[in-house]
Amino acid sequence: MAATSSTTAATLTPLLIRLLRGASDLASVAATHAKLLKSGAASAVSSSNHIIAAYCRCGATACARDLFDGMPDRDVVSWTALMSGYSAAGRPRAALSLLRAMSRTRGGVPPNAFTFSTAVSACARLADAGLGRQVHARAEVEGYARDEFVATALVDMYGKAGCAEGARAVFDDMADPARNAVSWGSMLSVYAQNALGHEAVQLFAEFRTRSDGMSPNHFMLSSVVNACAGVGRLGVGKCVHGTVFRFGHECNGVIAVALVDMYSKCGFYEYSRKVFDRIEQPSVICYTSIIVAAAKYGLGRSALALFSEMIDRGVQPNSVTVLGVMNACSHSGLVDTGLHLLHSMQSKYGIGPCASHYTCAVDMLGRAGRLDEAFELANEAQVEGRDALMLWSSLLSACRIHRRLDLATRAGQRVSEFNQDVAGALVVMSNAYTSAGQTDNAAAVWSNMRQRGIRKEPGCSWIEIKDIPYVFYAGLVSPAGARAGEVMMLLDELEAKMREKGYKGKLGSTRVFDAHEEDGEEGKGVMVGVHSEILALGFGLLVIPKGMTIRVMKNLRMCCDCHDAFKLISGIVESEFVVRDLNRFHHFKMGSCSCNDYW
DNA sequence: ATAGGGTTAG
Repeated sequence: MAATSSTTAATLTPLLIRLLRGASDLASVAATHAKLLKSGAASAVSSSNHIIAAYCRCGATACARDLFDGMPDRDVVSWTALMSGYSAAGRPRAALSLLRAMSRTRGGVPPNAFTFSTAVSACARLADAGLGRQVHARAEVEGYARDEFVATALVDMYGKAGCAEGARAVFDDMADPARNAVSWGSMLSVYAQNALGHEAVQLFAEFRTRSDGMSPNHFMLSSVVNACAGVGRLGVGKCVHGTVFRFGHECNGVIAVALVDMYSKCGFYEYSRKVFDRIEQPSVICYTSIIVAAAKYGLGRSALALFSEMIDRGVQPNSVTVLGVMNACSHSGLVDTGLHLLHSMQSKYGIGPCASHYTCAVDMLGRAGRLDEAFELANEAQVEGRDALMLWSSLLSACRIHRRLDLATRAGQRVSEFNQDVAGALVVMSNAYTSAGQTDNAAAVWSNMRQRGIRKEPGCSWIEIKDIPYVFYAGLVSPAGARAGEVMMLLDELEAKMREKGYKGKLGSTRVFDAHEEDGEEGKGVMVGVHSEILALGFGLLVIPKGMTIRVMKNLRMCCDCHDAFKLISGIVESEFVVRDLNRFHHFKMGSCSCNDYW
């Protein structure tokens, strides 16, 4: 009897294990688990490990845990498989407590490289560099920190936690044989994710010269293309597009999306369109990225046409797609179309509006000056937490633009209730007071910010000349070779000509500001030089041949004063300017802008 | 049996 049973188990086990590997649903894993128990083979540690892994693969971590808890003996695989299951199921903290538990258990199992890379990736999910550093230290002590998998996971973890230098330190510490395609790709994506495009481009160049014979794969290429999108460096982006082509990756869906996105963020919607038109079966994400591109360029009608084309082709939109279309409406003044979409998205496409859709709609009404409706919607919308903060901040900006101090105070009140570091909103509030002549109140906002130690991200603009980016900060004409004196002289001349056309502001360095977005340093009164985009434009006018379009990138939203100034200057010097700000593109030509002042 | 990288938004 015993002999029969063990023979059965021996012949049956490999078959059942194979069944487990292929199983993707809980029912079949549980059924196979039952058969293994019946055959008597389930008691072996390795069989149990297979079952744990299978349960985890279909998300049944509770079943995996029950089995794990009942095991008389566990090895490192049992622990690691369960850890990985928790992490994948979105419970990274539970995964990390297993790491602590495994060393405390009697006859404890020491972690191996698999365990550490799993633990590190759990920290990455939490985007917690503090926890990550602790695990890193333990891996270092146990001698696993330079394992290629552990080190690559560490690069990713530091990057996701926003610490690109930490990631780079690990990467630099890796021995050359350990540095493989994945680790290069991870490092590149860290730069892309942290908006360090210049560093990514530099690292990619290093890869091309150093790793002889290794071709870039689609992971690396999409990261580099993304990084180019982030800094708007068309020159490099085109170059990488060439590389994509040479290595035969132009058909990869993810890269195509990255290219569409890159060209649109560099201000070349036509190129985006060309890449998009070559995609045979565009996915939702492809459609979404081209719709978002059209939105950024204020091409609301094109966005709507693309949306209906996609619906006709049977491609199901998702929440982001609808948001993109609404954004396009918002940037083109198609307010009622956008509102209709908000109200019909649930019934037509089965997508319930979430916080971002409400924020977009409120913003859209606000831009159009329909502030009372905007307030009504903002009060009705079921939005909480950080999302609500964004919603009320955008409404506050709209109140400031339309010079409705009464409503601005109400929105400002809601914003301040969150009691968070909302530098942007506070500056807008202060500007609203200044515009209304209430300089005391404006100054009070500033001193309150100073007391609480709130600082705003400094505004900067940059311009690419012969593949070299020149970066400008407000009030500082500093980039090497930027010819500060000449720029200021040119701006003075321009200002004089603008005055003839009725301009009342000031461009020059003696300008006393109405507490602007970028002058975070000084207190009341606020004496600052010039906004960074004006400096970049001045420099561009000096060095770029007349008749060529000047392209300026900016890390914040353009303010209305600079927007007015750019319009006027485009008429005076008879040149075209393209400004990419945080949200969208502005194409200035003959005294007006493509955004028709919707932005 | 357990481990590492890329896509759409603001």
